[in-house]
Amino acid sequence: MAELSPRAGQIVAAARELVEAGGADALTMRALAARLGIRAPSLYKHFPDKSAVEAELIAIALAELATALEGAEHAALEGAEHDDGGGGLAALGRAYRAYALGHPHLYRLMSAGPLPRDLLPAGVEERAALPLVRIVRGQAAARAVWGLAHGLVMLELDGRFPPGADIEAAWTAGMSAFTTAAR
Amino acid sequence: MAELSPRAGQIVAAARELVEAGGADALTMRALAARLGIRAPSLYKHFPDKSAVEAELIAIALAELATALEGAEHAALEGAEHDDGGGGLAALGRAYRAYALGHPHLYRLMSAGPLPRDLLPAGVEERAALPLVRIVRGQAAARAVWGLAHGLVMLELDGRFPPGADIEAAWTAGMSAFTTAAR
DNA sequence: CTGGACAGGCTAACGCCGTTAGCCTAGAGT
DNA sequence: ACTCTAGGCTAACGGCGTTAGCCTGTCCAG
Repeated sequence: MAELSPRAGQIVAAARELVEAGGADALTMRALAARLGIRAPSLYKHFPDKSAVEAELIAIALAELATALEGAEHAALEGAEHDDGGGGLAALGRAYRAYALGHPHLYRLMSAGPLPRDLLPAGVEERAALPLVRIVRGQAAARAVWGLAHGLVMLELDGRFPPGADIEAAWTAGMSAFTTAAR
Repeated sequence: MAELSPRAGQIVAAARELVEAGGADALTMRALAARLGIRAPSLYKHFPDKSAVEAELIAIALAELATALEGAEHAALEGAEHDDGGGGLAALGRAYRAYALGHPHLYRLMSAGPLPRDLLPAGVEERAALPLVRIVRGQAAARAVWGLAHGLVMLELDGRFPPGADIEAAWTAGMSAFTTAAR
């Protein structure tokens, strides 16, 4: 979105720290300002409102997730000789889950409610989706896998699985259902 | 959950109306009180705090979802002769999606963040999960299907699929991946 | 060298939120 | 007749996002 000024970049960085440390609720205009040594109203010299700051965070997270998925896709193609049987799909799944678990609050922010598409740089959403589309045969199946990954991550982040649940096994079962089904 | 008093029941009913009409954000202690013709502080004579009211809504939604899934399971067993090929699983998926789309705000409330398990009647969570466990072979696969359903619903509710996307097809692809994989 | 524009701070305040303290009143039970 | 209690009430607190309006420093044009 239109290149941030240096100061705006600092604000977004501070916002990210707040979110990663304490979740979306910890991102408060007053807290954000305090972290930068200023007062809340001054933030409005740099962003029209709080949602604009959040949108920047979402754009960053989306881009990082896209990069992670592209990396997994690439690695799977390189080392295809010792493929684990999951096609690149298992690797993609692992990368997706790893990013979400590595940045749980950011992932939640990114996935909470409708995307503010008008505040996002064009293409970043597609970029995150592309590796999946490339590796799964058929649009419908790709969307199902997307839903599967998103759902498993959300259930895990929300602690909805029983305490000792083997979540890894659920991922394996899910991903392999799609790879075997596609052959 | 200790049986609600009649007045508490009215409060929960009003809360449900607010949520179903305007989403979780519309559920405000002041708005809730206003709908009942009283003032916000009076609500605290009936519930310790807002989250207790929300927990009641979550319990209701969970029980309704469980009932819907049980109904689909039952219907699938009855009319097994004209099975559509999805095993009962496709029917379960349709019931899950139908409930979520029929009560989007309630579904979101139910799925937003960790479950307040200590405020929920015992067993209601398990009850919602059971039909799925009964129909899917293997715990890991059942959890994957759960994730798939939850993920697809959330993506749809959040408008994350492209405008004309054939979401029905994604469900079919997803559910059939698990039924064919299980055989 | 002076003057104006402007970037980027500030305080005060508004209306919302959840929540608490403390009061009052109507009716039920002894 | 007295007390207890259920269930209202008002006033208020601190926190939220946000707005209006002010002030100060820096930089550039005349």
